Amino acid sequence: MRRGCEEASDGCHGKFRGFGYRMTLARQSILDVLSRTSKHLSAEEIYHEVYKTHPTSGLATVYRTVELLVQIGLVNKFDFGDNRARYELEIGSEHKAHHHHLVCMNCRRVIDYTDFIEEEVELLSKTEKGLSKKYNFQIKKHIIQFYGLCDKCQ
Amino acid sequence: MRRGCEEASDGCHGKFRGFGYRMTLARQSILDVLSRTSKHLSAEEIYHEVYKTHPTSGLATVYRTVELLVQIGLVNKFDFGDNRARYELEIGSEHKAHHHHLVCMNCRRVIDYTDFIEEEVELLSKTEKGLSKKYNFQIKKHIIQFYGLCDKCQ
DNA sequence: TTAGTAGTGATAATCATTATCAATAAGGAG
DNA sequence: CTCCTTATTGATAATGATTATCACTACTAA
Repeated sequence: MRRGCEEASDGCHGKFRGFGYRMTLARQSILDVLSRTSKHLSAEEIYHEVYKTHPTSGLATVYRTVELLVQIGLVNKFDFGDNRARYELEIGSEHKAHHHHLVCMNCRRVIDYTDFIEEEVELLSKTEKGLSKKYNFQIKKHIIQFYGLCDKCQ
Repeated sequence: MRRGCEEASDGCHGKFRGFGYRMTLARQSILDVLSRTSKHLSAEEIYHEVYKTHPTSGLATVYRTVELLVQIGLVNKFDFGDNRARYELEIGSEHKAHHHHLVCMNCRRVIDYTDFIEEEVELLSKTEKGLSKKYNFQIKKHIIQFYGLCDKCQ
C-alpha cells in the first residue's frame, strides 16, 4: 500500500489546514509527484511530471507550492551545486527515510545513504545540544553532504 | 605577521603555476580580500572589496577567479540559502581553521564553529571510509551545516 | 447566494551567473 | 630588454532560475 500524500485526506491535508492553507489539486499533484519519486527533482522537473496528469498547472505554481512546503517543513530544499534548487519530501513517503547525500562533483549524481546514519545523528544531536547552549542557537535541521567522485567518474 | 596569500611569492603562486595558470594582480587582490576577511563573501561583495585597492577589476573576473580557486581547492563555495554563492578560503588564512556552520533561517547570519569539530571529523572520516567502500565513491570534501534560529531571531 | 480572500496561470521582471570578444598583460625565448 | 604566444581581462550581452504582478477563479464561512 502506498504511503505518502497521495490521498489528500491524510496528514498533509491536515497540516495545510492547520497553517491556514487550502489543499488544492495543484498542491496535491505536486505532493504526489514528490512522494512517488526517489529522485531529487528541480522545480522544472516537478513541473514536467505534474504536467502528465495535471497539464493546466503552471511553473509558477510549482515554485510557489514547493516553497510553501519547505516553510511548512514537509519538503527539504537542497543545493547540489548545479545551479538550481532541488526538493525532496522530508519523510513519510515510501521511498524516503532520514538520509544524507553523496554528491559527485563531476556528473552531479546524488546518492542517498542511510548507512552510519544512527551514529551520525547521535553525534549531531550531541553537537546540537552543545552548540545550542554556547551560541543560544535553536537548531531545526542539519545538512550533511559528502562531495567527491562516483564510481563512474573516478 | 599576516599569513595567507598576500605575498604572491608563497604557496598560492606556486599552486597556480603548477596548474598552468598565471598569477595576476586581479587574482592576487581577490586572494587578499578572501584572506583578510572572516566573513563568507558573495562574488559581488568580493568585487566591492577588491574595488577599494584595485578599481579596474571587473565583476566577471571575480566570478572567473573564484571559480578557478574552487577548482584548485583553495576556496570553498557554500550555499546558505540566500540565492547566491558564498566563498571562503579553504584554510591557511589567519582567520580560518576547519569549521562548520550554523545558519540562521531568519536573518541568514552564519556562525562558524569549531567546537566538537574533532569528534565530528573523526566520525566523518569513519563514515567516509565505509561509504567509499560501499559505493566506491571517492570522497574529497564534506559539508555540515545546522539550520535554525539565532539568538536574536528566536 | 454572496462577500471575502486564497490560489492560479500567464507572463513580465529580476537578478545571479556565464558567454562573448576585442584588447591587454604575463612569462618564456631570444 | 624586446618580442611573441597565449592566458587573462573588462565591458557587456546573454542566459536561465526564480520572483513579482495581475486579472481571474474557486474555496469557505455566513
